[in-house]
Amino acid sequence: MHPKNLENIPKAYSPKDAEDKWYKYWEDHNLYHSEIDENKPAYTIVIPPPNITGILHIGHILNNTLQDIFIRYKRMMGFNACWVPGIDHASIATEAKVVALLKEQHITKDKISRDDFLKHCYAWKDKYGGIIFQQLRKIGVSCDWQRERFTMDDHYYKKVTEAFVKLYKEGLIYRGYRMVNWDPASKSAISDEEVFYKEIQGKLWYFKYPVKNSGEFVIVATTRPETMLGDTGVAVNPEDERFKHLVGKTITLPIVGREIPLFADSYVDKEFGTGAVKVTPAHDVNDYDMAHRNNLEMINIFNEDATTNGNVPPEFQELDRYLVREKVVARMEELGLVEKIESYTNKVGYSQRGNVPIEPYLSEQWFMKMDELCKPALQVVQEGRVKFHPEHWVKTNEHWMTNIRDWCISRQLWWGHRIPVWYHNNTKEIYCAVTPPVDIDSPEANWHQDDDVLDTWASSWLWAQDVFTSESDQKYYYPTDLLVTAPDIIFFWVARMIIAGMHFMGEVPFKDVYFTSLVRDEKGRKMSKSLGNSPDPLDLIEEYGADALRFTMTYIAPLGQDVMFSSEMVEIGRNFANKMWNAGRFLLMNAQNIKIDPLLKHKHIDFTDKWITSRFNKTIREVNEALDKFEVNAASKIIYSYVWNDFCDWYVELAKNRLYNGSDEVKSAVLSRAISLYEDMLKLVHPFMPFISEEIWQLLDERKEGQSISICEFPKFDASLVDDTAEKEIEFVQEVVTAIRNIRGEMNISPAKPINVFLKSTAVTFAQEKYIKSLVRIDTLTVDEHLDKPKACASAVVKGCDIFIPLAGLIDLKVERARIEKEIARILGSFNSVRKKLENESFVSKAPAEVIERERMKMADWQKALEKLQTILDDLE
RNA sequence: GGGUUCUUAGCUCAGUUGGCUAGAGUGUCUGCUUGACGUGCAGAAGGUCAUAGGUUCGAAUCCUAUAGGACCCA
Repeated sequence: MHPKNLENIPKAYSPKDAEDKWYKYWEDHNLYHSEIDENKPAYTIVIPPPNITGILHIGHILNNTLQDIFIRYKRMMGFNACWVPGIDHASIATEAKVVALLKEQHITKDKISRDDFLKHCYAWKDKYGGIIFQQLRKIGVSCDWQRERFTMDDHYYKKVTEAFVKLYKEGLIYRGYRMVNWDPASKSAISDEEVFYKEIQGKLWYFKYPVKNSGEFVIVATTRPETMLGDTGVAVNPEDERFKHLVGKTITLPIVGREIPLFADSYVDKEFGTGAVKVTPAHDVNDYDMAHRNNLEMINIFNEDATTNGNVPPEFQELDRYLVREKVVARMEELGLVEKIESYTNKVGYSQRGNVPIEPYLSEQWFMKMDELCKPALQVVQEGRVKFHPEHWVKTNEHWMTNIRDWCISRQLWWGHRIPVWYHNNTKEIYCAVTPPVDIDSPEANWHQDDDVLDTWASSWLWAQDVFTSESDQKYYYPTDLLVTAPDIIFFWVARMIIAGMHFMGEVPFKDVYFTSLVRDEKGRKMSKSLGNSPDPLDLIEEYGADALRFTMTYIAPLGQDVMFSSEMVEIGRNFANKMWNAGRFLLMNAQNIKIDPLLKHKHIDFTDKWITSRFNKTIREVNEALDKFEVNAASKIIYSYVWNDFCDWYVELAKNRLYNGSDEVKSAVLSRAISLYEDMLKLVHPFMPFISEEIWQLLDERKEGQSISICEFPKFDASLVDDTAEKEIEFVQEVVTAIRNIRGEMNISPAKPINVFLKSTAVTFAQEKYIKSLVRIDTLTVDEHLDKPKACASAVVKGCDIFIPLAGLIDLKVERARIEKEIARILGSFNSVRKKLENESFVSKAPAEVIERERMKMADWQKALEKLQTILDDLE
């Protein structure tokens, strides 16, 4: 090993140069490209494809860091790791952006051809689609960029079409005139999942509807007065005594003059409003169902943009729905038919994309039958063939899968996978196939294709299976191993990918799903663009470094819980990176003067070496266990603690003794071993902090071009290196050292002032003495089992060993007495609680023997310590 | 309204099947130009584990209720 010759290693780690340099190096050497290798097991992750309209936010950092950790870890573990990146065409979102862009140029969709519009979309994709991947490179993702996919690639497009055709032929896709969620902004249907509900401070209007030939009125309450223009009935609950005499009568709809029935339906809630509800079958889901049960007419009163159409009286036509609302209310007031108006909070469905209230709307759409498709998909999750982490999402999935309605998959848009259905112009015959009907008896001119495209999720549900473009790839890499995603797309994507996997492949799409934490700001609010509370990850990388950001995210984000994030938290990662950097700096600086000799690595071993090796091996085991359980957060804490506490705080400090005082050979052995341990530690850290680990690893030795820590073997746990004896020996040293430091601190003795220390003990080894001396500034250290307590000294008791520090002239008896009393009180508290336990007969008779034994040992130890401390205290009087 | 989940130190969080004196980081206080690191080192203070019951020899951990928060679905 020949550490590089370094003139000046900077005191602080500077991420900027290292990050760009090593990312380029990894890409140039194509280190993360995967090809089929039958001698190696595959470990596969498909990236949740970002939208081509997407920009990098803090959630992406967490999500992609987690994926990168697993893919790097498995790669180092010897798997053929393959992380497939890609991007989603995001039909509705992209189309909205392109429409807006064209609007600036005063172009509307109806002025240009479908092909021209698609050209604009592709131009958008070329311009913006790659940005997010450039940004992701900044955090070090080890994706296989040669496998980058797009949901509109020819191969993928064909697969989406094939899936549609197959389902159509199986009778699982049908066309129907149904009530759908209509987005008036994009003028398209959307699925149930694309609707979100907002609480709106609105009003409840009470209208008087006259009952024909009776002089009576029925009062109906509504939150949407404008829809009364489409009313075709009034409903009451059949049990409602107040209206029994009116059921079957006719109502003359005010303004419109239409005669509509008053009927009974058990759907109506007697308690809501007046107990009578107006029924608008074409514009309300519940009314639609009631209309079916009661054979009501359905009158559609809206155009596609939610302006009124010709089915309403002329003066109300072609107006926006909210303007109509005002006009209807005004007219009703003129007619004296408004009973009262109350303020009312209700939940209004909004389009996730357009962010406008959706309109329940009758239209001809394509639907997918979900019942049968869900069954196997639900089963594999219930059985654990797909495991969710955290597990509780299984229930959420179950609830959705068992309450699902048919999926509206057609969208009245141009950007996306066009529905592979052709209609014959004359016969109206339907032709569904992957290719147009040119080669059947009718010439092409007689057919026209369905204008609509598919819901984006009806393409991305094939992601896990069809990013692999050859059969052999698909066979080798599918099913994939892990999916990492935010829980908000569990229905949109995760559940549907499982459905698709089971239906088309007969196999689960992935074995494990990791649902990431939701990142919130320091006030607990969701990070969002509109609140402006989401820091730009690129700024954070610029300020703190990518590794710092990555590490901080995993350090603070536990599995299954939201995480509070603020920019200052990235200091955790930055400081940690700097700590590692400086430990490396220390070793490299010593290597300028001390010869590194790998042959000496196993010579001159003492208990400190055995201890750190033991600790390191246990750390490997703990990290393996944590990652196997997807507890990334725990793994990062284990690593943090090993690096900082064990390696830096104690091991490096212990090593200094021999590094400064040993013979040349001892120095050489100690440093060679330390650097080797440090290198192994870097490998442990690499999946979490790829850049800094690579940077230092490359400095530790002359590396060949193309070598990288990222393709080294991950350290392996070796049970034979676990050494409990050495750990106990170090523990004793640590406790003695801490006790002495404590006395120094509490007695306000300058660390520079040398002191003398007496240890009354039988079992302190010479080596332990040596290290104790070097870790606290001690002039003389006297160890003797028959020691008399010196006069005027500070004392402590550790593991049955008395520590005396004579402090003639320095000691304040009052302070010392307070110290000892505090210590007695602390131990006495514990002692008493254990004593009570042991005096309790039912504890002694019912608790397991080893628990009782442990308690007895504890009590004996504390009793001894208490006696000693009491003697010390008495001496002080 | 239904479901899921959470409440532990000033703050952010650990605490695996109930059993060592409930831990860490950060903040606070004290001291430190100790030959890697002040993005640091050493030491200290700080918790009736949301509340009330229950199960148990034993509860932060299991059960029930209450209060408060978050998310999802309707």
